[in-house]
Order: sequence, then C-alpha cells, then structure tokens
Amino acid sequence: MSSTRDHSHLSAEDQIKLEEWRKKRRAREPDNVTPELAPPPKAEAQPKKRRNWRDHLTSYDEVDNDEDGIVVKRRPTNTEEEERIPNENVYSGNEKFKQDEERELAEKPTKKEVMDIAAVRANLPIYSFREDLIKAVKTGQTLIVIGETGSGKSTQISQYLMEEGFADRGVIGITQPRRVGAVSVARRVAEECDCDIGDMVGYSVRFGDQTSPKTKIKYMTDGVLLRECLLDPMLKRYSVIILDEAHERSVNTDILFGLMKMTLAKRPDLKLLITSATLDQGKFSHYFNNSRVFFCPGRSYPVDIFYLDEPNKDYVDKAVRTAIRIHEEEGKGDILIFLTGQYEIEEACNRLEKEMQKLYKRKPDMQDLVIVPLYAALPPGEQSKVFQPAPTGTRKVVVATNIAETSLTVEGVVFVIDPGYVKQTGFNATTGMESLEVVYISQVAAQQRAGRGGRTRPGKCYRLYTKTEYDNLIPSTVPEIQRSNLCNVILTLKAMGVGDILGFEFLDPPDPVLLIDAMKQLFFLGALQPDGSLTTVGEKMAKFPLDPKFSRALVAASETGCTRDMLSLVAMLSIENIFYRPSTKEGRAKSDDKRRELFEDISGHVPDEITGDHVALLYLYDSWLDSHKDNKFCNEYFVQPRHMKEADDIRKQLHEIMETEKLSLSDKKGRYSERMERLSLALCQGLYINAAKRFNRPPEAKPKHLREKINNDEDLAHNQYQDYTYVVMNRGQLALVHPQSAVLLSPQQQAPEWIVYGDLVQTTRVFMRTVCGVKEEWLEVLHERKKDLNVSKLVGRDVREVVSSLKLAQAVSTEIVDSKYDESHAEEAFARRNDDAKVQAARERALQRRKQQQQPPQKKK
DNA sequence: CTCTCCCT
Repeated sequence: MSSTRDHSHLSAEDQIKLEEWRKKRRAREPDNVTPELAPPPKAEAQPKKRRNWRDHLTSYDEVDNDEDGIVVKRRPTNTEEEERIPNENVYSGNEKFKQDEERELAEKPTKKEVMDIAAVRANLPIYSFREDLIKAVKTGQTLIVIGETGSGKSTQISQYLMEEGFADRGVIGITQPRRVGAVSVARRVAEECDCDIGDMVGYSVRFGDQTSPKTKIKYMTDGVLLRECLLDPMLKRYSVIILDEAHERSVNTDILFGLMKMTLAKRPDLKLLITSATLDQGKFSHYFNNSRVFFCPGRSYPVDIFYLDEPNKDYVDKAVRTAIRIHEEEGKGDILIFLTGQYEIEEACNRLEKEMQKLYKRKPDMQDLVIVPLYAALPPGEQSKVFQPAPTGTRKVVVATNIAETSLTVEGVVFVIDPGYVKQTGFNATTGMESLEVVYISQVAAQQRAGRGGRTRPGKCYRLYTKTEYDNLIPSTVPEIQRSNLCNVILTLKAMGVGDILGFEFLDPPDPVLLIDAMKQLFFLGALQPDGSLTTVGEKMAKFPLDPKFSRALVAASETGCTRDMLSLVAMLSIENIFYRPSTKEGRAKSDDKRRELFEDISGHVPDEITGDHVALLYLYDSWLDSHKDNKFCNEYFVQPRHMKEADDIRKQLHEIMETEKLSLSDKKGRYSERMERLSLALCQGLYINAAKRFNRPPEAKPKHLREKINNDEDLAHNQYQDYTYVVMNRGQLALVHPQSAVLLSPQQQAPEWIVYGDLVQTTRVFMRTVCGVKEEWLEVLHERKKDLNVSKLVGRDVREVVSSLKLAQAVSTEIVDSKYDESHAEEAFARRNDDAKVQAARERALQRRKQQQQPPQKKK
C-alpha cells in the first residue's frame, strides 16, 4: 500500500470537501487556537486526524487478493517446505513473510504453555459438567446441550469425548453452519491438543480439506456432512456427530436433523449431540425421542438494554444521532450499528461524517470517530479495516448488516445500536416468488445483537424501539427452510433414497405447496419420473454441488457438445456479487461502463436473439484466462480477483465430477456464434421453466421517467427504447429485467423477444436476474413434459389430503409455464399497476401488513 | 432502475 493515499476513488466533490476539511483541521491546530480553547496536552500529542470516512477504505486497486477472507495459517509441512524453497520471493524477497514464518515457528507452544492451555480449559464453564456430560452420552443416544456464548461447548465437547475413547472406533464429526466457524474452531482445538491441523484434529470445508487418516476430531460445514450423507447415508466413519449452532437453523442443519433421526434408528452405536445457544429445547427434545437436555451457563459480560419511550420511524437518522450522542457522552469502547443493506450503510456513514464535522465545530477537542462500513459484498481488503483497532484516542463505529450478528465478530464493541430491522428473503408460496424485504427482527435476534456488546467487558445496547414493540416481536426467526426454494434440498433427499418427501420428518415442516412446487420443477427438469422417482439424469444432477437448474444445463451441455463453455459459465453463475460497485456515484458509473464494454465487445459476435448476461459472463471468464488470471485485469473490470479465483476452483471441481460421472466431455467445434448458440440451447434445458416474453406496450403507457428519457434522446427514440418489461410465463406476472443485467446496459440493442432468467426476486419491483435470450421453439419441450404430469402421482400422496383447499388449485396445476401465453392477462395485470403512486401506496400497506403479521396476536386489539 | 446472508 502506498504511503500517500489515493483519492481517485472519491468524487471530485468529495475530494474538495476533504481538502477543505483538512485546511480547517490545520487551522485548528494548537498554534492557531486561543489558549482557553487549547486541547489538553495529551490530545496535543495525538494531533487530530479527522478524515472523511471513505479515507478508511482502500481504493479499489489496493484490494488484497485474500483467499476467501479466511486466514489459514498452516504450519509448513515438509513437502510444502520443499515446494517453497525454489521460490526466492518467499524467503529472500519478502522480509515480512519471513518474519511471520519465524514468529509462527517460535510460537510453537512450549511445555509451560501447554500447561497454561490445560488451565484455560479447566477454567471454562463447561468443565464442571464434564463427568455428567460423558455419563449422559454413554447412557443415551441423543443429547441436547444448551450452552450460552463463552461456555466452551464448541471446542471442549469434542475433546472430552475423544479423551473418553469415543474416537477409538470412528471419527467425531462436528458441523458448523459457516466455513470460518469450522476452520477457526478446528485451529483452536488443534492448538489445545498440541497437534498440527489435519493431524488428529482437522477440518473439511469446500476447497479446504485438512484431514488425514489420523484425524479423530473433524470440524466441517453442515453442507460438507450433507454431501457425505449422499455417499454414505449410514455415516459409517463416524462414532459421534455433533450438530453445533443448531439455533441458527440453517437449511442444511435442518435437513441433517431429519437424516440423523433416520440414521440413528439404524445405527444404535452412533451418538448424536445437538448443541446450541438458546433454542426451544422442549420442541427439540420431543423431536429427538425425548432426549436429555443439558444446560451449561456461558461466560459473557452483562449488557444494559435501553429502549425508546416513543416508537421511531426514521431509524437511520435515529441510529446516527444515537451514535453521536454515545460518542459525546460515553466512555471508551467501539460502537456497532446494525442496518439492513449497503445503501443504508453508506447513507449512515455519510451522515455520521456530517454530524462529526458539526460536532467538531462545537467541540474542537472532541476525540476522533473512525467510521467503518461492513457488509459481505465489500472486498476483503476493506472488510479487514473492521478488525484493526481504532488508533489510540479515537473511537471506532462499525456500520454493518447482520453479517456482524453471527458471521464476523468485531472485538472491542461496547455499544450496540439495534434499530430492529433485517433484510430477509421470503418465499411466497402462492406466487412462487422470492422476495427480499425489510422486516422486524425476532426477539432471539435482538438478544444476539445485544450480546455483541458484552464480549470483552460490560456493554450497552440501544434498541431503537419501545419495550412494547420488543414484546410484540416474534420470539424466534422463521427457520430458513420455510422461506427458501427447496429444489436442491429435495433433489439431494431423493438421491439419498428418501422417496416420500411430504412424509419426511422436518423439525419445522415447510409449506407443502413449497415442497410440491419444488418437485414439479424437478419433474420439468427431467430429474424425476412421473411417479416421483429419480431419473438417470436426476442421479447425475444430484452429484453436482449446484442449483438443479445449472446441474441440468451441465448434463445437457455434455449431450449438446459444449461442456467447456458450460463449465465456465456455471462456475461464474455460482458466484454472487461478482461485479464490484464502488460506493461513489462516479465509481459506479465507471463500473457500469466497463460492464457495458464487455457486453458490447461480444454483441456483434453473438446472435441478437440469444444475447444476455450468460454470454457476457462467459466472455468475462475467458478474457480473464487470456489475461493469465491477472489481477490488473480484474481491477480494470471491477471484478474481485477472489471471486474469479473461486469460479476457477468451482470449475475445476465440476470438471472432476463430470469425469467421475463419465459424462461426455467431447465438444463440437464451430464458430463463436455457433458455440454460443449451442451453449444457450443447453442452458435453456435448465432454465426453460423460467421463461418470459417481452411485453410491448404503447409508448404513452410507459412510465414517466422513460418517456422523458425517450423524448430527450433522439437515439433512444429512434431505436424505440425498451423498458424491459416482460411477462413471466407461469402466472402472468409482470417483471423487469434487473438493472444490473447486461441486457439493460445496451439500450441500442433490441431486447430479446423471449428470455429465460436465473431467478425472480421482489424488492421494490419484481426483477429477473441474469437473463438470456432464447428461441421460442426451445421452449416447446414443455408441452411434452406437461402431458405426463399428475401431481398426486408425482408426490406420492393425494394432494387434496396435504394441501388446504385454498391453495389446492395451485398445487395441482400443471401450468409451470405456458409459452402460448395470452397477452390479455398481462394487459390486465399492467392496468392494475399502471398508476405508480397507487402501487407504491399499496406496497407500503402490504409491507405494514406483513410487519404486523410478524407480531404475535396481542397486538390485534 | 439495484444492492440481507450463508453453503456444497
């Protein structure tokens, strides 16, 4: 990183502001200040460094190429040592690396330190329960352990069991919902066992297997164990399975509950432990045949909770003002604010900055406030700013999404500001549509957020809602399995031999309509027979760690002869947030320009009717390969190097699976346009159920902002600028192409008549993400498939018995898609939402209703 | 005219 900061990523306006601010700051420095205003000597020793919050971000060029954000400091094994020696850069050129290496070797625990570890372990709250716990595991098959944060359950239980010989006849497997969790806990346990990672203690996450035949304690993500169930449903290698963090109720953990319940019945020697912070232990115990429940206190500091007296609506504003007040009035300690998304976070950061400047005018000796945004799409180099302690004499305020609730822990947080909202997916069973909306958090989530303030010392949590509002929140978050698309889960279950999906013992069963819908989709994809059993195509699809839409496309590609391109494309589609969008307006425009450039490069080489995001993504991947995987290339196109590398790894993994599954990898030769057409055809096999037709309406019916745009721009008017409204084929829903789509970036080009989309999401409108043009005749397959569909036969139940009469029509419908759609439906739908203002009002009412629905009944009066 | 978050 250069010593002088690069401000090219700032807008001109911001740079000027920054300069002015610095001038003022210089003017305030001791010489120019009247004696009575002079800051105390201590502050003088640390001159004010108030900078714009964006200064604390690296510019895009400086972004580190961290792998995945997970810091894996492996001790070099002998073989690695040998590999490294020829690389001069590592040993002679990079002093810092060398120092790190030396320090790490020096850090190898001495005997005394080993004793200290023993003392630390014995001091954990769970230690006093050790004997009881062992006894309970020996006498029962399942055990539920409720342990608060700091109890030591995640690191200790596995070791206790190993010490008692439970690992003698099999591995002790512990699942975590997140990769970072699995890796960091495993590393800690390896340290406590004084062994190298991958030896007696190891972990297994995707693209990171640190296990060996010697491994006795294996930490892994729940997704890894689920994949292992696919190969070995009896889990023969394991003597104990521990499902940790069960309260988070990730889809994978929920599926594992059901699978484990079946496996336990067939393997009396297998032990299962469910460990969790808070959870409804009664329900859990009942589900697992009235298993015993263990309680273990945690160790954290008390957190004082403050509520508002009056309800408050503008929570961003309130959060900013609360933070400033804390900064003015409270003692040492960092602040953590929970907001719902990137946009809100940036707004809050800007407002905090303004307020700080005002505060400085009033109180020039005020200590500095370091403002740090935090959300997942932020490049790792910028995310790491969160973990750097604030310079002495300053306070840090982290403005984060719910990523800071569980995934990332910010040390030093004492003050938590919780507005009580979260952005969350919902799945509407009646429209079959995913939605992303801002909803109230649950009481459990509120407690979790508050707990983030008491990790290092007593903290304070400011809830920006009243006590009554808190009491009216739902007790715990609706489990993810009840609000997501279940296609993948059902295909996995089918491949494990679970024939009767509706009879699967879910801890919290999803709406049967969701399950039926997913099975219908799998049927249309050709993964299921009309009687619900797996087809050979379905068997192959289940082998891929992909959304069934994409695994279907991959199988189709092997038949069509375009596997190389499809492998690259599917790998690219597996990455989200692939394009980095800077936080300034100018940066964003630049980023959009580069994406448009990519798209325009190929548009002449690809037939217009199949153009779209998919060909653009493939082109990006190929260009990246041409650049020899150059980071400069990535930076130029606002693509994160870590994402490209990840796509590359995924591609490799998929390629291997193609080989082991003996899928043909021989590709047809041809010109670029022919290649792309084959690719689109194969892709269409996976996406044809997501078809949409362009909705042409008269110019005067177009929204006002588009009319004005057309009137003001001759080119656009001439080309009959499209507003990219489509009719989604399953239910006549109107949807817009997502503004980030390549199709939208090039207004000169005619939007394709027919498209398929990756997914549909409702935010401010209904958007189709990642779209691609298709030929109408490619969608014909559908009618053939539909003839064989009988929903009751497919799901193996009489649908009338499992679905309420209200949703019956939808459940038994065979109309997943209808390419002969009558446009009059769309006209009707359009007329209904023609008036934007009305729509907005209706949406707000709906939002209000939904929020109220989340409240328990007492609010009804 | 956008942008919760994990995982194989």
